[in-house]
Amino acid sequence: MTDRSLSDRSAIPAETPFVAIIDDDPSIRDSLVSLLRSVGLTALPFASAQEFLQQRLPDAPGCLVLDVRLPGQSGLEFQRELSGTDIHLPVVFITGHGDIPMSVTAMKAGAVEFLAKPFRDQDLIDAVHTGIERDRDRRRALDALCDLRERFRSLTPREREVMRLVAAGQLNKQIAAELQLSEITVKVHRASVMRKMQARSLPDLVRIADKVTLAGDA
Amino acid sequence: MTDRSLSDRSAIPAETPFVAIIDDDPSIRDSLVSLLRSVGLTALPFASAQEFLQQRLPDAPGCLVLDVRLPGQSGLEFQRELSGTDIHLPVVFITGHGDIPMSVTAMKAGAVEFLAKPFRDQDLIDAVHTGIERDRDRRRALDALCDLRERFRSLTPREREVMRLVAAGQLNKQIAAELQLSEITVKVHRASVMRKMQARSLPDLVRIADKVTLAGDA
DNA sequence: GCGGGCCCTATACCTTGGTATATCAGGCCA
DNA sequence: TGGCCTGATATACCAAGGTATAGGGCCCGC
Repeated sequence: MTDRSLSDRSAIPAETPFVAIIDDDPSIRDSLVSLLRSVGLTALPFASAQEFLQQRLPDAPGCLVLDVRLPGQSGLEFQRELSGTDIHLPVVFITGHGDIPMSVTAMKAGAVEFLAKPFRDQDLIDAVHTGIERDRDRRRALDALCDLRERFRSLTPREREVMRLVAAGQLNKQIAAELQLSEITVKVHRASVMRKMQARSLPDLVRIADKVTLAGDA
Repeated sequence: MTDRSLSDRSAIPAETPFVAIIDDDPSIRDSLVSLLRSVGLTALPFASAQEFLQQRLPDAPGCLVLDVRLPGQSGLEFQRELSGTDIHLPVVFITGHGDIPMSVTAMKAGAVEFLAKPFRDQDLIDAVHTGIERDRDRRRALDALCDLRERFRSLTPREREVMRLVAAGQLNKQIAAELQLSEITVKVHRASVMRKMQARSLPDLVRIADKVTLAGDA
């Protein structure tokens, strides 16, 4: 437990996971909050989707507990709407008046769980933990990708072009021909690419290039 | 339409998709079969999971329509059991007595759809087409991977070792040291690897190596 | 026993890649 | 206008990769 210095980035904000709860019934909100707090989780209650969207979320792994029936808009619609934003919290649905098509729609859209009331407390807790774990993995992958993308952004346009062609397996002389450059210039750019991308070998660079360019969305 | 010679492999068996149906009710089986045949699909009816397992399935993209309630064993159990075999057909559930937890379990296990009776014919047809499309993609990916694996199998043990280290980014002289060889021997093996794996460049080989070794299961 | 595949090695030669140093031109901003 | 970054280029040298040819040892199956 003395490895605090290993990773300052993750050590400073402590990465305390949180659970956002959206339900218009105050008594249900309260009971969910106390249930989740009783197992040591940070619970953030909201009465509506709008209220949730106005709040700034912690920069930590989290999970969203969502009532299917919300004022104004259904929880399923809100789930779909969220996927168009940069909020990618795993969703656990709870509902008092659900049916099979609803649950199937929710699960198809990637929900972690769909619980019909009454449900066992432990089932919700398990689902929330699963969601948090899923978000933790997603954030880890995204972090690694962001590092790479930041390095990629630091490349000049020429360097990016050269990197693309190197990763495609072209020889320096072919790259020079394609970009109308001398071979020596290609070598210079290539060296810069290796340095800036922190690639220790060509296979290393190839894998980095594939990660950066294949994962265009996220 | 004159590209018949482009891909003999896929041209010969015609790749006609099929739909396997497991339901113990003969009248339901019959109506499902005629529904699916009416839209041009090959339907294969079975009265039980056992009967299905005894039948040799076509080497084509397919889909499985499964009643949740089966004699002996539930459809959900059978779905889980199938995932332990080499049968990876997408599953569309139908049921007369389903509930939300069942549908959630099915969807978590990767089901394409979960339809409660009565359902619209078109919903089933849509689900089956989705399943077939999913299976087609899976088979395509598997085909490509099998090609690579066959080539990899044709490598001698030494060549495999060299390939691993080359893909890891080691220099020939480092590989030689690690395997207690002379550098020239490494070059010979390396050339064999490139030839046998049909890699046209080092980046090409790196990607092949990653596909072959990362996809250990399937 | 003998061919053949696998493994290892060597010599020789050529191509490709990598690095260092230096120069020059254009654009941008204090 | 002078400094700085980017881009392009050159010379020179060295390291690494690739190919061709040739040969030896080992083991297995015919």
